[in-house]
Amino acid sequence: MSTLTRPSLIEISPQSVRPSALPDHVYAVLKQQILSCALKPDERLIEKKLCDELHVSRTPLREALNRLSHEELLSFQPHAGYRVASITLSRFRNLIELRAIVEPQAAALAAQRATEEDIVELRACASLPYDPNDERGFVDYCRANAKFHLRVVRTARNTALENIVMSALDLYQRPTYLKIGRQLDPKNPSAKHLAITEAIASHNVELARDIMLQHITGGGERILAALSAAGYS
Amino acid sequence: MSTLTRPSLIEISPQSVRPSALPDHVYAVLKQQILSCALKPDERLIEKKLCDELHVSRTPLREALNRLSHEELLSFQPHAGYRVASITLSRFRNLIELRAIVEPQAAALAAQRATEEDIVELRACASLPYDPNDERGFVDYCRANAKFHLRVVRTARNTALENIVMSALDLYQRPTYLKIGRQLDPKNPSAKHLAITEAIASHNVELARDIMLQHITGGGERILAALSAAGYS
DNA sequence: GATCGTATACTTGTATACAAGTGTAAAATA
DNA sequence: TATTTTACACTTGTATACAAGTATACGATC
Repeated sequence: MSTLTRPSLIEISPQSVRPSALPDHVYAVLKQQILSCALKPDERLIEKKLCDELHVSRTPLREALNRLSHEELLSFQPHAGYRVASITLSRFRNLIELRAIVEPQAAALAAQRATEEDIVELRACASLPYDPNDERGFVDYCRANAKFHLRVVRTARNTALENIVMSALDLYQRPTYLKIGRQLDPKNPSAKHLAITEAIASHNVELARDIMLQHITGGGERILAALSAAGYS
Repeated sequence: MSTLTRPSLIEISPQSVRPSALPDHVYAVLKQQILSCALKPDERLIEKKLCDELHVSRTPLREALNRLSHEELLSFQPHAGYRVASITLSRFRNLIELRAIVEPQAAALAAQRATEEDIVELRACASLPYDPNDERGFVDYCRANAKFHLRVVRTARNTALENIVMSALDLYQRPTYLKIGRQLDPKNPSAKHLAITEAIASHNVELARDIMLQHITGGGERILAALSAAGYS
């Protein structure tokens, strides 16, 4: 095959990906397309077609597909191939429940373990660019939001926890791109993040946990309501 | 290749595995060998060798390796291949922390959602076969233990949660096979399980959560102490 | 004797050919 | 016309050949 130049992708999730190789490239491109709904939920993926589009053979492609299905971004049936994971209310309910369990505790640990550097970086990504009228703006807002949540769990210093939250946040992105659930926190959307940051900065464990829980369940209810209104079951 | 008859493996974790195919078979065999330390921590895996042993070609083998590394049972470096994941104190600390976050909350949800059938099945697997002198017995004991924990989280009716606990429990198995950390709860080892079961049966949310937390941190400290004593860092 | 460079064997990375299974559309029958 | 059957195109599953990269051992040099 031709030695493909790799378009420098905007980092999808700040996962320390292993030195680039074809499967990584394919993985990154497909993940991006799935999360942004360029590949639509339930869409069937034909290996040959993807190979042609991405200029790789089936071997690295299949490795990427395999990984994506493990992260539940794709569903798989033997001899019937891969489909883009469907969006269902119950899966989102599960996801929100998971986040509501993990992230408040991660915030609590973060409040115990935050260094000066953590606090500086948290403050830097706590306030979000907010322009509800701008299409592009909302997507950016959501990415920045995910970045903050990731930075919090990173402060908890537990990679197992980090991976779980990372994966959950990824799965959370798709409704945004379908223009579903774009209602923000009625108050200033950065307020909660700033409050969480300051709770962590002052090592107030209980407070960090409480605000995070409130933040996630609040946002979760808005998404569930929006999905429900959009006809998802 | 020859149409290999698949030795009916003892179910490793009651994951609803997709209809059998070569990669699934290879995955199951390797996972079993890793968890039981038949493949030792840090051991390098040579694809060709595994192919010969398992009578499959590299394609399905590599798919299995890929999955296993995604579950952190293997580590991977490009062009340098796969190694069995090493056992380190810090990884176990992370794992215990994770379990201490997720499982108590799962127990709480279980207490809210348990049906009659759940309670019957929980009672059935709460009391464990216990014979500390028997080599084989201890391994069985640990499997039965994992099965109970899995049954609890299954009662929480959240597959995302279930997958996380399943994966964590798998990673927990190896010290046992290395004869590390075989100290049991000083009291009757089934006592905690029975207490958790009855808390769930009586839908006592707080109690279920509290006992589970106590149970996990207790067991966790014993494992960490044992690993530390065995020289792991 | 120690260290560096190089050649070679070995391992992994990728592409592709072929086998096996699935779904669909056309044709035959009720 | 509706339904079943059958054949064919298509897709995925597996094996394997070849390319590219890595590590080790051997020899040359200091």
